[in-house]
Amino acid sequence: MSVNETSEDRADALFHALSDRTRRDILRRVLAGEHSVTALAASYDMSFAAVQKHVAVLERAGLLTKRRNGREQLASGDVAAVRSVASMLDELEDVWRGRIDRIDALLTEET
Amino acid sequence: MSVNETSEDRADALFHALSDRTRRDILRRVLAGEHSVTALAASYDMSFAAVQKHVAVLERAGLLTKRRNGREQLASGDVAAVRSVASMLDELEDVWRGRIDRIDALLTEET
DNA sequence: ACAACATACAACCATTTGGTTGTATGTTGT
DNA sequence: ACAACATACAACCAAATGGTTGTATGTTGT
Repeated sequence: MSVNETSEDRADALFHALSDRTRRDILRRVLAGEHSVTALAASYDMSFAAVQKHVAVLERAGLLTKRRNGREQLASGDVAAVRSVASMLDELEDVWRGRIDRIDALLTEET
Repeated sequence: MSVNETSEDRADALFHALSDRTRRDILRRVLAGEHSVTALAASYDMSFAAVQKHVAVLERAGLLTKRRNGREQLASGDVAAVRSVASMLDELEDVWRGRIDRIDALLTEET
């Protein structure tokens, strides 16, 4: 092994969640303020269920959280998760700069 | 429309390229220094063709470039592309801060 | 109580993805 | 010249993705 396994799982989930433009758009909305799933769904030309699944993907990745308010689920974006993605990119930039002490710790050593 | 269409295509490609751990690992290697496709392939427990496809995905996303050297293709990571992803995340953080002037310009106005 | 609303989730489908093997093409060193 | 090497790419396959419709469950206001 090398690169902490669960952290790679997190990275997979985060980048995958961000790889869809509808999900990025939803994320922008919920970072700007709370929105119910229904309110979000109203913004897109697709079924409620499709939007709800996108919200679920973002939630599983930790990019948004939901809280119940009566019969609504209010979703808010988690800026800390966004920052954690940014720091993964910073790490990549550090690799480029040659600034990583133990670069082999970041690279998969198959053998 | 809203959010520049081609820039969304770029974002799709970049985040998708980053959403696979093998590709992130390849990107780390080529950010640290040039590597031939064969050298990269030697590091993973999968076929040469599989690794070559991962390299192609990274290349299409603009995260790496190749230059020919004799019979080898040497791949190097493009740190500017990594930074462009970082700035997309910064923009998300700006949305969260409420710092975006015309927030509606960033959000899809379907109607 | 109950109709309308908000959400969740299952089942299904077409397309994409990540892998495979096989084949073709270009480059090099002897 | 030619064998070995480096790469590219097509064809194929199973699994995952992004969408659909339909159904079930909880919540609210009258």
